[in-house]
Order: sequence, then structure tokens, then C-alpha cells
Amino acid sequence: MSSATSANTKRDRLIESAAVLFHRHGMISTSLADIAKHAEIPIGNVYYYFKTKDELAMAALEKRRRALEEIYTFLDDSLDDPRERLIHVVRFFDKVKEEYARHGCPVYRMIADAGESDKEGVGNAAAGIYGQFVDWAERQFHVLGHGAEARPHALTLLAGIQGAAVMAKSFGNPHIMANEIERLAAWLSALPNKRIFLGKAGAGKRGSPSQDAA
Amino acid sequence: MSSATSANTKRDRLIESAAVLFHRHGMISTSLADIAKHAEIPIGNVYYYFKTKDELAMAALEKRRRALEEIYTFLDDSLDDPRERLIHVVRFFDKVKEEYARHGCPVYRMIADAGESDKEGVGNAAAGIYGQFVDWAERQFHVLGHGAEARPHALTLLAGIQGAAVMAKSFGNPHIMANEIERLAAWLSALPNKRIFLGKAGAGKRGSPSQDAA
Amino acid sequence: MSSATSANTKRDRLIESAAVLFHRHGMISTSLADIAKHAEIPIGNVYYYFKTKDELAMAALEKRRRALEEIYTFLDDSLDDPRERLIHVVRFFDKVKEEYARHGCPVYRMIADAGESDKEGVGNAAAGIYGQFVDWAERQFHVLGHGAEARPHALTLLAGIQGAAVMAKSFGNPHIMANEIERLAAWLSALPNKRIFLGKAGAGKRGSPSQDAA
Amino acid sequence: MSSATSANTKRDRLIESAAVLFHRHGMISTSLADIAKHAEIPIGNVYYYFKTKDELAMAALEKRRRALEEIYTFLDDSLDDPRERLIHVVRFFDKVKEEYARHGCPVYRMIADAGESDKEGVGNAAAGIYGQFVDWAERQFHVLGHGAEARPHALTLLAGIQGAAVMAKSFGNPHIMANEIERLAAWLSALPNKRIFLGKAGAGKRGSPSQDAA
DNA sequence: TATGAATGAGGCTTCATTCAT
DNA sequence: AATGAATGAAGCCTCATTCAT
Repeated sequence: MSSATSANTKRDRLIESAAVLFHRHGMISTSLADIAKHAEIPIGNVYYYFKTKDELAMAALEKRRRALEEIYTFLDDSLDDPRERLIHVVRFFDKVKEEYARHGCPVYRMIADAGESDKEGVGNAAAGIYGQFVDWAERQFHVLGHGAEARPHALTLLAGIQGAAVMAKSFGNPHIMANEIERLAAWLSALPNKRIFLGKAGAGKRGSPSQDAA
Repeated sequence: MSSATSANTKRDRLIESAAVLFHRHGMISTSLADIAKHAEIPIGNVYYYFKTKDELAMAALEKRRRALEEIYTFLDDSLDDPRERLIHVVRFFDKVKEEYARHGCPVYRMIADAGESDKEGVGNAAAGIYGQFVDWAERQFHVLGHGAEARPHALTLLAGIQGAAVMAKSFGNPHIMANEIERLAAWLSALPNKRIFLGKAGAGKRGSPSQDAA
Repeated sequence: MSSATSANTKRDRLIESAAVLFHRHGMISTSLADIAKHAEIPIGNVYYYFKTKDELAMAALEKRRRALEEIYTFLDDSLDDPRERLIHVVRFFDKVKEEYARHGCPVYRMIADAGESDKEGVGNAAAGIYGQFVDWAERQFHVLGHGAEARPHALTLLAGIQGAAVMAKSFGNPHIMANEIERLAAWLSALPNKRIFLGKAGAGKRGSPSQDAA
Repeated sequence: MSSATSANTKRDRLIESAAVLFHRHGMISTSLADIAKHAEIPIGNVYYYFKTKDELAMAALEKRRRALEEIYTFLDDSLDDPRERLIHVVRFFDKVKEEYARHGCPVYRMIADAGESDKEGVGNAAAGIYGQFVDWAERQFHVLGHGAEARPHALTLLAGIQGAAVMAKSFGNPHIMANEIERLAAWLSALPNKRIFLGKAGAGKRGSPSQDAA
């Protein structure tokens, strides 16, 4: 947290620029020269930090994964109700609807573009971010008592968000995404809370027994 | 009906190859040389049929648009119940779920890749295919009596399909798509039919029988 | 003069289009397809009339040469005074000054572009048109009595016109050409008539002997 | 003054080769590969120095412009009599008459070829070189006291040179150019010096001694 | 660590010319 | 005579990656 901080500034700038430009123009159409320029780093220097374009893409994806991880953890810690957590996450996408309407979902961009590069690498890393979401959402549904339906619900939830993103980008209209988001939020709100309360009969607010599903 | 057929064989082969390869590898990563080779046509000859890569892409999209148009028309003609038509269309995607799980939705591929090529051309043409679907679906919901909700429903329907495609491709799993499709079909089945029937005299408030707008 | 007339219509159209487009865009930048389209003739048909692009260029130059020949002959026949003939020709360029200001001299265009094609052919044919002018002008100066200076004068005259054309095109300004033309006309007007009259002894109107200014 | 020299060697070689080949074969007929080969630089490396063929052309023209600028400045500094300066410049073309007889004026080559490339760039840059000459010559004529006639004279002078170049190239004969140059030199020598001398008090009508505008 | 320079493969497009009918 | 189609060479430009310092 301290030793490598200054030295990694350039590395971070590269990752950040890559993330931004890959989202805007796609991974294929973004050249390393573009990224280097955006990050204000001499192109020759890029290769000191990343041996390959794919490696840089992987780093950008990894950074995003970790950021999301923190968000999920934060939600787990700060919100008691899994339903609230889910709604919170869904509503988050309302904040980025303009960007999504312009460029689509950055993760799917990577998945789509990855086909041509490293089979195992970039594509899987990007898909892993979706997997991370689904796993987390599944846990929330699980806690809500939707045992067998937890994973399907989680998948449907992400599908809903991604469908909204596709529509918004295709029609260049963020409102479409906003509408779908509200639909999803309404769905989440209407979902029954099936979980069995343990000790505190009747009213237990935070009686969540076994949340971790993994 | 026959003379022109043979003359256009090469052109058609080119379009078909382009459609296939654009879907598989994306428009950017597919070179004209790839297409020419796939179509077994000398590269230099491609120019005779299409002055530009974008022009070829447009032709491929146009072909798809027309094919879909025919499908919609066929459904309109052969099925009386709009709900049936919608379900039919949704179920159609079940047939292509393996392909979608491998390569995603071909139309969105074009939309995503188009950003880098002709702004007005390819992207709009691809988005137009989605627009075509939404317009048609809206008409179906309209006939079902969902006046104000017709368009939102249509958008939600396509969003559902696209979300399913994104998930299937991201996880390389066609089943996810199948599940989402069933969910959508169930939703369509459960939708109330609000339209007023003619037969039962007296009940209809506004005796508008066939609101079908062609 | 009659048998091949209708059959040569296409040929003539090709030559005419070639002349126009070669002047506008240069010989190199004008494709045979451009010419064919301009002449409204299928490209495959061009080769029936001309085995090669250079051959078409030669035909266009030859047509121009003949047209000029007729003009010179006409002037010789219709004007008695060689000085008048020369002034007439020089003033002719005033009519095309706008075109020259936009595209330069069509003949020099060919000469410049010819370097890359047939060494002996196009370039020589184009230069021949200049030679034709110089020869004719030389004869006029000769008749005016400028024996030894006839050819130098002829060369200076064409140089003056060409210099005017270069300036007009370079600055995109036809007026420059108009000015130079007037300068040349004034020079011609001021040139002494040295020729010795045969019959009428002592009748020389303006007995200015040798003011030749080089 | 030395470090940058070696670093720019390749760039300079590229510019020099471009200038030479553009003059010899024209800008259109000279490929970047030709230039690279002539400069002994791998083709792919050209892009590092010039993003575009036009950009390379612009650099070549700019180099020529600067070289001429230095010449004009040198003449202004080393020769007191503007007439001498003008004659000096005109006679300079005698040294390049063989080259001009073979390839014409390199600047006009660019102007003629530029029509097909960048409208604003190359053509204007090339024409600017002529403008630079005319502006300088105009100043000389001005100092000689040819107020209103200064610019026309300047234009006529350049027109004379260019006409000579056109003739020399067209007939492949450097002597023609030599003759025209001498004619121009004679014209300059014969031009009256209208400027008012300072020394002689009382005689100067409009005591404007040195109108030289830099 | 850092960096400007180098490089070669490949992409899209153009076109004169040929061919088959 | 006529013509749509075919073809290969070549041109300009891009870029991931490597190299020398």
C-alpha cells in the first residue's frame, strides 16, 4: 500500500486509460498508441508494464472485478436486507445509463471483442465479472429464501440489466434503460421474502442465519 | 426467376459469407480477404460487387431485415392471435440458442462494431433491425389491447431476448438462453387480453374490432 | 467520312470524355472507369475501341491536334496579316482563362503525366501540339520578316502563354492570365513589320527596321 | 546543433528523397515504397515520421520554402541593387535548366498533382512558394520605383520563368529555357530605375528612400 | 526503468486489363 | 461489336511488438 504506490502510478494510468478507451471504441479499435497517448505515457514504456495488449486488458478487467468486489462487500456490510442490496445495485445502473446508451456495457464489449484474442484470457476474465455478479446476487436471493430459484433469479436479474444496456445502446436512448431498471426494481420489490426467521419470532429484522452460499 | 439467380450467385455468396463471419468474429476482425476466401471468390473481385466493406455489411444487414420482414408477415398472416405470434417469435430464438451462446446476437455485434466504421450507415442499419422487431411487437401488443403499454412491452420483450443472448454468450451456455426464453413466453402467456370482443354484444365499450395496423 | 460515322459515335464520346477528364483531374487520376461512365459506355466496351489507356490518350491528343490545325488553317485563310493571326490566337486564350485557372493547360497536363506511361507515345504526342503551334507561329513571324528571330519569337510567345497558364492555375486567378495575354498582344502589336513588299516599291508603311528586343 | 542532427537524419533523408522523386515522377506516380527505398528506410518506418503521404509532401515543400527564403534574404543582404538581385535570381534558373528540361518545375508539379490529394494542404503550400517569390520580387520592383507596376512586373517575371520551364520540359530542350532567361535578364536590365536618390537634395519628388518592407 | 525508433505483416481499396459470352 | 464479370498487382495506411540505448 505504500512501497509500490508511486511506481505504479503509470501502470494505473495505463489501466485506467485502457478501460476508458476499450469501453468507448472497443478493444480491437483501440490501439496501444491510443492508450499510451491518453495515459500520457511514451508508447515504448507501455511494454515495461504489460508484455501484451491482452495482458493490459486483463489488468483492466481485474481492476474492475476488484472494484465490484468491494462494492458487493460494502453492500453486504451496510445493508441488512438482501432485497435492498439488490435494488441498490440495480439502481446503480441508472447512474451510468447515459454512458451505456453511448457505448454499451463495457464488460460485454470485452467479451465480444475477446473472441479474436486470447481464447482463455480476456474473454474469460470479462465473463468472470458477470459470474461474480451472478454469484453475489444468487447469495442475496438465497438469503431471501428463494433456494432453488436463487440462481435463476440472479441470472434473470443480470439478463435484465444487460438487455436494458443492449437496448439503450442500440437505440441510443438512456430512457429505455431507465425503464427496464425500474421494472427490475419493481420485480425485486414484489418478490416474496421466503426466509424463515430463527430466534426472534415474528419481527426479527436482521435474523439472517446462513448468508454465505459461495 | 432463374436467369438472375445464377448471375447473383457470387454476390449472394459474398453476403452470406459476410453475415456468417461477421457473426462469428465480428465485423472488425473479419477481413475482406477472409470473406472472399470463405465465399471462394478472388479478393479483387469483391470490389466489383461492393465498393466498400461497409457496403457489404449493409447488404448483409438488409438481407437479414428482409428475411425478418417476411417472417413477421408470415406470422401475421398465419396466426390469428397476436399473443401466439409473439410467443412464436420468442420461441424461435430457442432454435438458435447454441449459435447465440457461441457468438452472441449477430445484430448487436454489428451495432457494437459499427461505432468504428460508418457512423450513419452500418450502425443505423443494424439498429433498424431491432426497431423493426419492436415496431412489429408493439403492433401485436396493441391488438391485444395494451394501448399505452404496447411499446414498453415491446421494448421489454426485445430487452429480454437480448439479455438472454448476452448471458448465453458470456457464460457460453445456451441453457441460460432457453430459460430466459421460457420466462418470456410465460410472461406473454400470462398477459391479459384486454381487447374487446365483438361477438358478445353489449359488453364492448368501444367496439374497435381489428386495430391491427398492418 | 460517312461509312464509319455512326459507328464512331461511341469512340468519339470516349475521346471527348477522356479529354475533359484528363484535363480536370489529370491522366493518372482519371480511371478508365471514370471515362467510361462519363461517356455512358460500358467499361468492357472501351477496349474494343482502344487497346490501352495510353492509346485513348493519344487519340484525344490527336483530336486536339487536328482541331488546332484547322484553326491555324482557318486563320491563314481568313486573315491577311500574320500579326493579326497571332494576336487572334493569343486572344483566344482569354476565352479559356477560367478553365485554365482551374485546371491549367490541358496539353501540359498530359506532358507532365506522360512521364510514367509510354515514353515515346503520349508525351511526344502532347509536345507535338506545342510544336505545331510553334511551327505555325514561326511561319507568321517569318512572313513578318523576322527571319532569324522567327523561331525564338514563336517560342517566346508560347512560353508567355504557358507562363500565364501556370500562374493562373497556381494562384487560382484567371485575371493574371488575362493580363499576361494583353501584354503579349501588346508586344505583338508593337513588333515591326519588316517584310519587304514586292510590287509596291517604297510603300512600306511604318519603316521601322530592326527593333527586335530579344 | 549536433544531437538533433543525427536523430533527424532519416526524416531528412525521407524529405529529400520525396522531393527528388516527386520532381522526377510526380507526386501521384511516386509511391511511398519508392521513397522509402530511395531513402533506404523500411517502408513501415515512414509512418513513424509522416502519418501521411501528403504530410511528407508538405514537409518537402516547407523545406523548399525555407531554403528559398534564405536565398532571398541572402540576396537582400548581399546585393544593394534590387535590379541585381532580380537578375541574380533569374540567372539562378540557368543552373537548373537541364533538370527543368527533364522534369519541369518541381513546384508546379506539386500544384498540378495536388488537385487529387488534399485540397487545402499540398496545393496551397506549393502555390505559397510561388507567392513567396512574387512577394519578394514585388518588393524589389517597388524599391526600383515601379510603384503600381511592381506586382504586375513580379507576376510577369515568374510567368516568364514558368513559361520557360514549360517549354524546356515540353521540348526536352534546356536551351529554350536559357534563351528565355536571357530575355528576362535583358528586360530587367533595360527597366528604368525610377527611384529618387537621397543624396541629391531637392530633386526627390516623394522622398521615399527605402521602401523595402522586409 | 524508460524511450524513441524500427519493423513487417496485414487491412482496405483502386484499377488497368482480360475473358467469356 | 458488345458487355458484365473477373483478376492480380499495387498503393496507402495501421499497428502490435521489438530493439537499442
